[in-house]
Amino acid sequence: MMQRSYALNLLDDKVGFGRALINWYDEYQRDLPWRQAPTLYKTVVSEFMLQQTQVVTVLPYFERWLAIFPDFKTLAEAPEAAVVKQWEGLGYYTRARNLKKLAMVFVNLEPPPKTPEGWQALPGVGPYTAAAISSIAQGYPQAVIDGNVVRIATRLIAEGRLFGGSAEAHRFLSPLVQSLLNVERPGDHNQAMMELGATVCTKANPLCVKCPVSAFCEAFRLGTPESFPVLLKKVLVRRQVARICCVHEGAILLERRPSTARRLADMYELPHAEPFGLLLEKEIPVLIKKRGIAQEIIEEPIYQVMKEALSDTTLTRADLHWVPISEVDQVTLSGPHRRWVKALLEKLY
DNA sequence: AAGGCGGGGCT
DNA sequence: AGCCCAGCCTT
Repeated sequence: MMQRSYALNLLDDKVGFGRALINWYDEYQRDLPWRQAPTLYKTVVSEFMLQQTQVVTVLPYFERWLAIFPDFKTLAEAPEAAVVKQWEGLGYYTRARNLKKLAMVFVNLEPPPKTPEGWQALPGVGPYTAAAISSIAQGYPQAVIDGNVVRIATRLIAEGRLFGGSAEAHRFLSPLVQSLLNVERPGDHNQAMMELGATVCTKANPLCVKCPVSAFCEAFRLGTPESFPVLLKKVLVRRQVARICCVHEGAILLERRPSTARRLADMYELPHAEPFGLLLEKEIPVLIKKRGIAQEIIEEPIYQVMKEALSDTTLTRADLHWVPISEVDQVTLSGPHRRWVKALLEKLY
Protein backbone atom coordinates (compact mmCIF):
# COMPACT_ATOMS: atom_id res chain seq x y z
CA MET A 1 0.00 0.00 0.00
CA MET A 2 1.35 3.37 -1.00
CA GLN A 3 1.71 6.01 1.66
CA ARG A 4 -0.56 8.95 0.87
CA SER A 5 1.71 11.71 -0.38
CA TYR A 6 1.28 15.06 1.25
CA ALA A 7 2.87 18.32 0.30
CA LEU A 8 6.47 18.52 0.49
CA ASN A 9 7.13 18.42 4.15
CA LEU A 10 4.23 19.37 6.36
CA LEU A 11 4.25 16.22 8.44
CA ASP A 12 8.05 16.03 8.44
CA ASP A 13 8.51 19.66 9.39
CA LYS A 14 5.72 20.71 11.69
CA VAL A 15 8.09 23.00 13.54
CA GLY A 16 8.92 24.75 10.26
CA PHE A 17 5.23 25.16 9.54
CA GLY A 18 4.57 26.61 12.98
CA ARG A 19 7.52 28.97 12.71
CA ALA A 20 6.48 30.30 9.30
CA LEU A 21 2.95 30.80 10.58
CA ILE A 22 3.89 32.60 13.79
CA ASN A 23 6.41 34.84 12.03
CA TRP A 24 3.71 35.89 9.59
CA TYR A 25 1.30 36.51 12.45
CA ASP A 26 3.80 38.59 14.38
CA GLU A 27 4.21 40.86 11.38
CA TYR A 28 0.75 41.02 9.85
CA GLN A 29 -1.82 40.44 12.60
CA ARG A 30 -4.73 42.83 12.60
CA ASP A 31 -5.03 45.46 15.30
CA LEU A 32 -8.07 44.13 17.15
CA PRO A 33 -9.38 45.60 20.41
CA TRP A 34 -9.28 42.34 22.36
CA ARG A 35 -5.58 42.07 21.56
CA GLN A 36 -4.79 45.42 23.20
CA ALA A 37 -3.88 44.93 26.84
CA PRO A 38 -5.50 41.49 26.76
CA THR A 39 -7.26 40.15 29.81
CA LEU A 40 -9.15 36.98 30.56
CA TYR A 41 -12.40 38.93 30.50
CA LYS A 42 -11.71 40.45 27.09
CA THR A 43 -10.85 37.04 25.72
CA VAL A 44 -14.06 35.50 27.04
CA VAL A 45 -16.26 38.32 25.75
CA SER A 46 -14.63 38.39 22.33
CA GLU A 47 -14.85 34.62 21.91
CA PHE A 48 -18.56 34.65 22.75
CA MET A 49 -19.22 37.47 20.30
CA LEU A 50 -17.14 35.81 17.61
CA GLN A 51 -19.12 32.56 17.65
CA GLN A 52 -20.48 32.36 14.10
CA THR A 53 -19.96 36.10 13.70
CA GLN A 54 -17.36 37.91 11.62
CA VAL A 55 -14.76 40.14 13.19
CA VAL A 56 -15.96 43.28 11.42
CA THR A 57 -19.46 42.77 12.79
CA VAL A 58 -18.22 42.26 16.34
CA LEU A 59 -15.95 45.31 16.57
CA PRO A 60 -18.51 48.01 17.54
CA TYR A 61 -20.34 45.65 19.90
CA PHE A 62 -17.12 44.73 21.68
CA GLU A 63 -16.12 48.34 22.27
CA ARG A 64 -19.56 49.27 23.62
CA TRP A 65 -19.69 46.17 25.78
CA LEU A 66 -16.37 46.84 27.49
CA ALA A 67 -17.44 50.38 28.28
CA ILE A 68 -20.71 49.24 29.86
CA PHE A 69 -19.69 45.91 31.37
CA PRO A 70 -15.95 46.37 32.07
CA ASP A 71 -15.43 43.20 34.09
CA PHE A 72 -16.97 39.90 35.21
CA LYS A 73 -18.42 41.44 38.36
CA THR A 74 -20.25 44.24 36.56
CA LEU A 75 -21.66 41.80 34.06
CA ALA A 76 -22.66 39.34 36.76
CA GLU A 77 -24.63 42.02 38.59
CA ALA A 78 -26.26 43.61 35.52
CA PRO A 79 -29.95 42.92 34.79
CA GLU A 80 -30.39 40.34 32.06
CA ALA A 81 -32.58 42.71 30.04
CA ALA A 82 -29.76 45.27 29.96
CA VAL A 83 -27.33 42.60 28.87
CA VAL A 84 -29.53 41.36 26.03
CA LYS A 85 -30.18 44.98 25.01
CA GLN A 86 -26.48 45.47 24.38
CA TRP A 87 -26.53 42.35 22.22
CA GLU A 88 -29.35 43.70 20.06
CA GLY A 89 -28.66 43.03 16.39
CA LEU A 90 -25.78 40.64 16.96
CA GLY A 91 -27.95 37.52 16.79
CA TYR A 92 -27.83 34.19 18.61
CA TYR A 93 -29.08 35.87 21.76
CA THR A 94 -28.56 32.87 24.02
CA ARG A 95 -24.91 33.84 23.79
CA ALA A 96 -25.65 37.00 25.74
CA ARG A 97 -27.67 35.20 28.39
CA ASN A 98 -25.02 32.50 28.69
CA LEU A 99 -22.25 35.08 28.95
CA LYS A 100 -24.01 36.71 31.88
CA LYS A 101 -24.58 33.29 33.47
CA LEU A 102 -20.89 32.53 33.01
CA ALA A 103 -19.96 35.78 34.74
CA MET A 104 -22.27 34.93 37.65
CA VAL A 105 -20.61 31.54 38.04
CA PHE A 106 -17.14 32.95 37.52
CA VAL A 107 -17.26 35.54 40.30
CA ASN A 108 -18.08 32.79 42.78
CA LEU A 109 -15.49 30.41 41.42
CA GLU A 110 -12.18 29.98 43.20
CA PRO A 111 -9.90 29.22 41.55
CA PRO A 112 -10.93 29.96 37.94
CA PRO A 113 -10.91 27.10 35.43
CA LYS A 114 -7.46 26.34 34.08
CA THR A 115 -8.15 23.62 31.53
CA PRO A 116 -10.41 23.33 28.48
CA GLU A 117 -12.48 20.75 30.36
CA GLY A 118 -12.96 23.20 33.20
CA TRP A 119 -14.06 26.00 30.87
CA GLN A 120 -16.37 23.76 28.91
CA ALA A 121 -18.36 23.11 32.08
CA LEU A 122 -19.47 26.76 32.00
CA PRO A 123 -22.60 27.90 30.13
CA GLY A 124 -22.16 28.72 26.45
CA VAL A 125 -18.67 27.26 26.30
CA GLY A 126 -18.19 24.36 23.89
CA PRO A 127 -15.06 22.67 22.58
CA TYR A 128 -13.97 25.59 20.43
CA THR A 129 -14.45 28.35 22.99
CA ALA A 130 -12.89 26.27 25.77
CA ALA A 131 -9.78 25.72 23.67
CA ALA A 132 -9.67 29.36 22.62
CA ILE A 133 -9.96 30.81 26.12
CA SER A 134 -7.53 28.44 27.78
CA SER A 135 -4.93 28.74 25.03
CA ILE A 136 -5.17 32.49 24.40
CA ALA A 137 -5.62 33.71 27.96
CA GLN A 138 -3.85 30.95 29.87
CA GLY A 139 -1.28 29.44 27.53
CA TYR A 140 -2.84 26.01 27.64
CA PRO A 141 -1.56 23.85 24.73
CA GLN A 142 -4.90 23.07 23.09
CA ALA A 143 -5.51 23.61 19.37
CA VAL A 144 -8.76 25.23 18.28
CA ILE A 145 -10.81 23.99 15.35
CA ASP A 146 -13.20 26.44 13.75
CA GLY A 147 -14.32 27.02 10.20
CA ASN A 148 -11.03 28.70 9.30
CA VAL A 149 -8.97 25.85 10.67
CA VAL A 150 -11.07 23.26 8.83
CA ARG A 151 -10.46 25.15 5.59
CA ILE A 152 -6.72 25.48 6.16
CA ALA A 153 -6.24 21.89 7.30
CA THR A 154 -8.17 20.33 4.44
CA ARG A 155 -6.20 22.45 2.00
CA LEU A 156 -2.87 21.60 3.59
CA ILE A 157 -3.48 17.90 2.93
CA ALA A 158 -5.86 18.32 -0.01
CA GLU A 159 -8.53 16.35 1.82
CA GLY A 160 -11.46 16.05 -0.55
CA ARG A 161 -13.85 13.76 1.31
CA LEU A 162 -17.37 15.02 1.94
CA PHE A 163 -17.98 16.20 5.48
CA GLY A 164 -21.62 15.97 6.51
CA GLY A 165 -21.30 18.34 9.43
CA SER A 166 -18.67 20.30 11.28
CA ALA A 167 -18.47 17.64 13.99
CA GLU A 168 -17.38 15.12 11.42
CA ALA A 169 -14.73 17.44 10.02
CA HIS A 170 -13.47 18.21 13.51
CA ARG A 171 -13.15 14.57 14.46
CA PHE A 172 -11.23 13.80 11.32
CA LEU A 173 -8.91 16.80 11.44
CA SER A 174 -8.30 17.02 15.17
CA PRO A 175 -5.17 14.83 15.30
CA LEU A 176 -3.47 16.73 12.49
CA VAL A 177 -4.45 20.16 13.82
CA GLN A 178 -3.35 19.32 17.35
CA SER A 179 -0.05 17.95 16.07
CA LEU A 180 0.67 21.25 14.31
CA LEU A 181 0.19 23.32 17.46
CA ASN A 182 3.09 25.50 18.52
CA VAL A 183 3.24 24.52 22.19
CA GLU A 184 5.50 27.46 22.99
CA ARG A 185 2.80 29.97 21.97
CA PRO A 186 -0.47 28.07 21.68
CA GLY A 187 -2.69 31.15 21.93
CA ASP A 188 -0.84 33.03 19.22
CA HIS A 189 -0.65 29.92 17.06
CA ASN A 190 -4.41 29.43 17.30
CA GLN A 191 -5.10 33.06 16.51
CA ALA A 192 -2.62 32.90 13.64
CA MET A 193 -4.47 29.96 12.10
CA MET A 194 -7.78 31.79 12.28
CA GLU A 195 -6.24 35.04 11.09
CA LEU A 196 -4.74 33.22 8.12
CA GLY A 197 -8.10 31.70 7.31
CA ALA A 198 -9.87 35.04 7.58
CA THR A 199 -7.41 37.13 5.57
CA VAL A 200 -5.41 34.84 3.26
CA CYS A 201 -6.75 31.29 3.08
CA THR A 202 -10.25 32.51 2.30
CA LYS A 203 -13.08 30.41 0.92
CA ALA A 204 -13.03 32.21 -2.41
CA ASN A 205 -10.02 33.78 -4.06
CA PRO A 206 -7.41 32.69 -1.52
CA LEU A 207 -4.26 34.82 -1.61
CA CYS A 208 -1.79 31.96 -1.91
CA VAL A 209 0.84 34.40 -3.16
CA LYS A 210 0.81 35.99 0.28
CA CYS A 211 0.53 32.78 2.23
CA PRO A 212 3.40 32.06 4.62
CA VAL A 213 2.79 28.31 4.52
CA SER A 214 2.02 27.69 0.87
CA ALA A 215 5.16 25.58 0.62
CA PHE A 216 3.53 23.14 3.04
CA CYS A 217 0.20 23.11 1.21
CA GLU A 218 -0.85 20.22 -0.99
CA ALA A 219 -3.85 22.08 -2.40
CA PHE A 220 -1.56 24.91 -3.45
CA ARG A 221 0.75 22.43 -5.13
CA LEU A 222 -2.23 21.02 -7.01
CA GLY A 223 -3.40 24.53 -7.88
CA THR A 224 -6.94 23.89 -6.59
CA PRO A 225 -7.22 25.41 -3.12
CA GLU A 226 -10.86 26.43 -3.62
CA SER A 227 -11.95 22.84 -4.04
CA PHE A 228 -11.35 22.19 -0.33
CA PRO A 229 -13.10 21.56 1.97
CA VAL A 230 -16.07 19.68 0.54
CA LEU A 231 -19.09 20.28 2.77
CA LEU A 232 -22.66 19.09 2.51
CA LYS A 233 -24.95 21.72 1.04
CA LYS A 234 -27.93 22.88 3.02
CA VAL A 235 -31.36 23.25 1.51
CA LEU A 236 -32.83 26.73 1.49
CA VAL A 237 -36.45 27.06 2.61
CA ARG A 238 -38.61 30.02 1.65
CA ARG A 239 -41.32 31.47 3.87
CA GLN A 240 -43.58 34.48 3.90
CA VAL A 241 -44.70 36.22 7.07
CA ALA A 242 -47.09 39.18 6.93
CA ARG A 243 -46.81 41.85 9.61
CA ILE A 244 -48.63 45.02 10.49
CA CYS A 245 -47.54 48.53 11.32
CA CYS A 246 -50.08 50.34 13.50
CA VAL A 247 -49.41 53.70 15.11
CA HIS A 248 -51.96 55.37 17.34
CA GLU A 249 -51.64 58.45 19.55
CA GLY A 250 -47.87 58.50 19.36
CA ALA A 251 -47.36 54.82 20.13
CA ILE A 252 -46.59 51.86 17.89
CA LEU A 253 -48.12 48.45 18.40
CA LEU A 254 -45.46 45.79 18.98
CA GLU A 255 -45.63 42.11 19.79
CA ARG A 256 -43.42 40.64 22.49
CA ARG A 257 -42.24 37.11 21.97
CA PRO A 258 -42.87 34.79 24.92
CA SER A 259 -40.14 34.22 27.47
CA THR A 260 -40.39 30.54 26.70
CA ALA A 261 -39.79 31.00 22.97
CA ARG A 262 -36.82 29.13 21.61
CA ARG A 263 -35.90 32.02 19.42
CA LEU A 264 -35.86 35.71 20.23
CA ALA A 265 -37.36 35.23 23.69
CA ASP A 266 -38.70 38.43 25.27
CA MET A 267 -37.87 40.49 22.21
CA TYR A 268 -40.24 42.83 20.39
CA GLU A 269 -41.29 42.64 16.75
CA LEU A 270 -43.84 44.18 14.44
CA PRO A 271 -46.99 42.13 15.14
CA HIS A 272 -47.81 39.14 12.96
CA ALA A 273 -50.76 40.02 10.74
CA GLU A 274 -52.34 36.59 10.62
CA PRO A 275 -53.93 36.43 14.10
CA PHE A 276 -55.83 39.65 13.41
CA GLY A 277 -57.77 38.01 10.61
CA LEU A 278 -57.45 41.01 8.33
CA LEU A 279 -58.06 40.81 4.61
CA LEU A 280 -54.72 42.10 3.45
CA GLU A 281 -54.21 40.17 0.23
CA LYS A 282 -55.44 43.04 -1.90
CA GLU A 283 -53.72 45.73 0.11
CA ILE A 284 -50.39 47.18 -0.88
CA PRO A 285 -47.70 46.59 1.71
CA VAL A 286 -46.05 49.76 2.89
CA LEU A 287 -42.80 47.86 2.89
CA ILE A 288 -41.61 44.43 1.76
CA LYS A 289 -38.53 43.17 3.55
CA LYS A 290 -36.48 40.14 2.70
CA ARG A 291 -33.99 38.53 4.97
CA GLY A 292 -32.04 35.34 5.12
CA ILE A 293 -31.76 33.45 8.36
CA ALA A 294 -29.62 30.34 8.43
CA GLN A 295 -31.11 28.14 5.72
CA GLU A 296 -34.32 30.17 5.44
CA ILE A 297 -35.28 33.05 3.20
CA ILE A 298 -38.11 35.00 4.77
CA GLU A 299 -40.12 37.60 2.92
CA GLU A 300 -42.08 39.86 5.20
CA PRO A 301 -44.64 42.27 3.73
CA ILE A 302 -45.61 44.95 6.22
CA TYR A 303 -49.11 46.42 5.99
CA GLN A 304 -50.06 49.73 7.51
CA VAL A 305 -53.35 49.46 9.38
CA MET A 306 -55.46 51.79 11.48
CA LYS A 307 -56.22 50.94 15.08
CA GLU A 308 -59.92 50.96 14.26
CA ALA A 309 -59.37 48.02 11.91
CA LEU A 310 -58.17 45.86 14.81
CA SER A 311 -60.84 44.31 16.96
CA ASP A 312 -60.80 45.19 20.65
CA THR A 313 -60.70 41.56 21.65
CA THR A 314 -57.51 40.85 19.75
CA LEU A 315 -55.91 43.98 21.16
CA THR A 316 -56.27 42.63 24.70
CA ARG A 317 -53.73 39.91 23.96
CA ALA A 318 -51.06 40.02 26.65
CA ASP A 319 -48.20 39.94 24.15
CA LEU A 320 -49.30 43.15 22.42
CA HIS A 321 -47.91 46.43 23.67
CA TRP A 322 -48.36 50.06 22.69
CA VAL A 323 -44.83 51.40 22.87
CA PRO A 324 -44.54 55.20 22.77
CA ILE A 325 -42.41 56.22 19.81
CA SER A 326 -40.13 58.12 22.16
CA GLU A 327 -39.46 54.88 24.02
CA VAL A 328 -38.92 52.52 21.12
CA ASP A 329 -35.18 52.76 21.63
CA GLN A 330 -35.54 51.40 25.16
CA VAL A 331 -37.02 48.04 24.26
CA THR A 332 -35.08 45.25 22.61
CA LEU A 333 -36.20 44.55 19.09
CA SER A 334 -35.33 41.47 17.15
CA GLY A 335 -32.65 42.20 14.59
CA PRO A 336 -34.02 43.67 11.39
CA HIS A 337 -37.18 44.86 13.10
CA ARG A 338 -35.13 47.62 14.71
CA ARG A 339 -34.31 48.99 11.27
CA TRP A 340 -37.77 48.38 9.87
CA VAL A 341 -39.49 50.24 12.69
CA LYS A 342 -37.14 53.14 12.26
CA ALA A 343 -37.71 53.20 8.51
CA LEU A 344 -41.49 52.98 8.95
CA LEU A 345 -41.64 55.78 11.49
CA GLU A 346 -39.54 58.02 9.29
CA LYS A 347 -41.56 57.22 6.21
CA LEU A 348 -45.03 57.49 7.71
CA TYR A 349 -44.85 59.88 10.62
C1' DA B 1 -26.34 12.84 14.66
C1' DA B 2 -29.49 16.41 13.32
C1' DG B 3 -31.80 20.65 13.73
C1' DG B 4 -32.50 25.22 15.65
C1' DC B 5 -30.64 29.51 16.51
C1' DG B 6 -29.48 35.73 13.78
C1' DG B 7 -27.74 38.59 11.25
C1' DG B 8 -24.57 40.38 8.08
C1' DG B 9 -20.44 40.37 4.89
C1' DC B 10 -18.85 38.98 0.57
C1' DT B 11 -18.65 36.92 -4.01
C1' DA C 1 -28.65 34.44 -4.64
C1' DG C 2 -25.74 31.54 -1.87
C1' DC C 3 -22.31 30.54 1.22
C1' DC C 4 -20.02 31.31 5.35
C1' DC C 5 -18.74 33.31 9.69
C1' DA C 6 -13.11 32.64 16.12
C1' DG C 7 -20.29 27.42 17.58
C1' DC C 8 -23.46 25.80 21.22
C1' DC C 9 -27.45 23.47 22.92
C1' DT C 10 -31.38 20.49 22.65
C1' DT C 11 -33.62 16.58 20.86
